[in-house]
Amino acid sequence: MPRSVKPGRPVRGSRTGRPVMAAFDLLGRRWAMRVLWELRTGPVGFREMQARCDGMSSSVLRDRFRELEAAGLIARGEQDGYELTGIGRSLRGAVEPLEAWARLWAAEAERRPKGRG
Amino acid sequence: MPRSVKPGRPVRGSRTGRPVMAAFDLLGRRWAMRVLWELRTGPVGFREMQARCDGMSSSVLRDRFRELEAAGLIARGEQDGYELTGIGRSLRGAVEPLEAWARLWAAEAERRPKGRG
DNA sequence: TGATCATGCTTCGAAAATCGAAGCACAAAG
DNA sequence: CTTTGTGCTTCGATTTTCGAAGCATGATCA
Repeated sequence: MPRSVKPGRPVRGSRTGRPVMAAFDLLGRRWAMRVLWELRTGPVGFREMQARCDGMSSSVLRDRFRELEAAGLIARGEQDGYELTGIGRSLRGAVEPLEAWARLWAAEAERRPKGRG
Repeated sequence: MPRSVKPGRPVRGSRTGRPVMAAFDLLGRRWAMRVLWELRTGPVGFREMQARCDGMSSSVLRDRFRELEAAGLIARGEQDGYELTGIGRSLRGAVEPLEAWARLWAAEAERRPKGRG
């Protein structure tokens, strides 16, 4: 498993510990944003998350769960699965503009289809 | 090199082609967000980008440049290096909330320092 | 001319991350 | 006892990333 990521200490790709660099490191790992995104509506269990993410590897899902938990973004739910923490939920608001942007990007790609294939 | 990513067609981890999934795929690759972030203030050349990203691998930088170019987010500058396209610049606005969130996360991690490695 | 320097790559073997099928321990239900 | 479902864990195979080295080109200097 890759080492844990927290703001304020060196991360992959930056020795400054600048918060946004830590975010880039943590969120720039395969499935990380996707997992958080799937938790936006409530707790999701291990196997269900795997299914939602098109059958992602269980070993990677375990790594992501642990990393995101160590980072304080998710926690084991009261009853079942994992859920977003307070700071994790606040990330939702930060990712929403990304969704809006993605739709814009899609529209732009429609208009400018060179290299489709 | 991984295959190119565009909204509206299947990507790693999703067959729906939903725009945000394509964004997760493209931006969830190592250095992708960082490279875009480094371009926020203007064009950056190959070797300078490598230096800014703490000496990232040249082969990966080449892949990221090509992928982001194929996705329409960056383009070769008039004079030098690569620069953000219109849609690429609009991504800046979508990433700014992420930066703000990262600062919040950092503050939260200060307050809740358990597991500080 | 030709030597030096910087840039934008390209190559390729090694290391790390990810995949994916299989299996394990446990609990609840039948 | 068997079955079903869950949350993992293991481990060999594949993919991605790393990183040092090299190459081609153009500008500058001698």
